[in-house]
Amino acid sequence: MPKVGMEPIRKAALVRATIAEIGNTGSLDVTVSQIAKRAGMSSALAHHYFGSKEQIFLAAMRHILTLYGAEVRGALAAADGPRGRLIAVIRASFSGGSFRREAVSAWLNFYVMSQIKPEAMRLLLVYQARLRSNLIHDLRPLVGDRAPMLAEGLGAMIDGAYLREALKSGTPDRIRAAEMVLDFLNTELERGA
Amino acid sequence: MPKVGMEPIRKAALVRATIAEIGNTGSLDVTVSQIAKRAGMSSALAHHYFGSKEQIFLAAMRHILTLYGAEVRGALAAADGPRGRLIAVIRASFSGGSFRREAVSAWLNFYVMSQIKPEAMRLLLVYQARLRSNLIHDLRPLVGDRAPMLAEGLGAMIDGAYLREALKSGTPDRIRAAEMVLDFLNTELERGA
DNA sequence: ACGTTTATTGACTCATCAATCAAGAAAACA
DNA sequence: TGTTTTCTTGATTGATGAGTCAATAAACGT
Repeated sequence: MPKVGMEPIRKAALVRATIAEIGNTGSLDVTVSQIAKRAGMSSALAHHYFGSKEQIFLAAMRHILTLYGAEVRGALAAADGPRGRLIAVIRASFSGGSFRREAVSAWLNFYVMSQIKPEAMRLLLVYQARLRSNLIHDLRPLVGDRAPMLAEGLGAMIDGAYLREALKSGTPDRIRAAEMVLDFLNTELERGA
Repeated sequence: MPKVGMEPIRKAALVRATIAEIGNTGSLDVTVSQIAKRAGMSSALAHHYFGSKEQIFLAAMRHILTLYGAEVRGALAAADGPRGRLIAVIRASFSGGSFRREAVSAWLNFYVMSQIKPEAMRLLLVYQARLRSNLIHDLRPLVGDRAPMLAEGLGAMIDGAYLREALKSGTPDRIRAAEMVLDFLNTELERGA
């Protein structure tokens, strides 16, 4: 019973299923059939809409990065002053949308993918550049020349927190993860002031 | 012209080739044939000595962790006082042996592997526990109750630095990476004192 | 009513690879 | 010398999975 205008619906379902399946399996060794099955369709249809497995993966990665970007933008809009904005960016990095188990695991695998697929690398570099830019922008008025180095360290700590969550079983503790990073930030700011 | 006593030599060659090949490819999608070829033997021989691809991977992972452990032990032996020991542990984490491009890339892939293979997870948890234990032991006399939280943060930053190096092309800058983490440590210690 | 576009799948192709096996050749041993 | 053990590989098997294709069917336009 074919309906019309299925394309965006199917694509969205496949993207969701891909993230779930990667998070579940814990690796990129996921077959198109598995993804399609979870999304409720045949593997042939998945190929019909995306053309290749790689395109499906890239769409999933874009989706995760888009979610994250929206989260950060929203948090920044509601924040006040450099310090408030820094806190917002860090909190947003550990917000519910991007810090769910499956998303964290998928994220880790996208790092691996970026070592192989240039397009994935590109996407990841965009994310890193945006994070660094955000951090430096608001660190500069507070710590001056130390801003770039601090941004690097905070960025690394955020990524590392993700990495470590990917290993733990059970629900990620996003409050604790955020507090850990904020704690370091506070110490640095006290010193700078 | 078969010689005798080849087993340890072959195994070592395979382990080295595995790390090189994973680092080179940037993923675990490496065939036994590729590894064997780089190690200068047939794939059948690799299976003969290791039994399965998974065992080859695990041996490679053990090797990397052993290298790292030795590096840390050595650095600790030459260090003095809590502060000196902390610096030693951090520096060792970025020492030449474990921070070469191929090793970093392989390391990242072992994280992925640990999501699938329990034995790999076990190995990684041993590494994490040892790092945490080392850090907390020497942080305690300097910062008291904040030690566990700080250790967590430093550990995350170290892992994050690895993660980020895996992406960059070119030789990893181990001095800079170590300085970044040491910088955070210093700030925290100044505050604690 | 009828051709066209969109949706959908089962069946198939083709390549890849882990793992096995039989067999050869050199050393060790009796 | 002959037998056993160690080392080694080419060839083969068996499974798996990405991507293709032909065919079906519903909606849409005319």
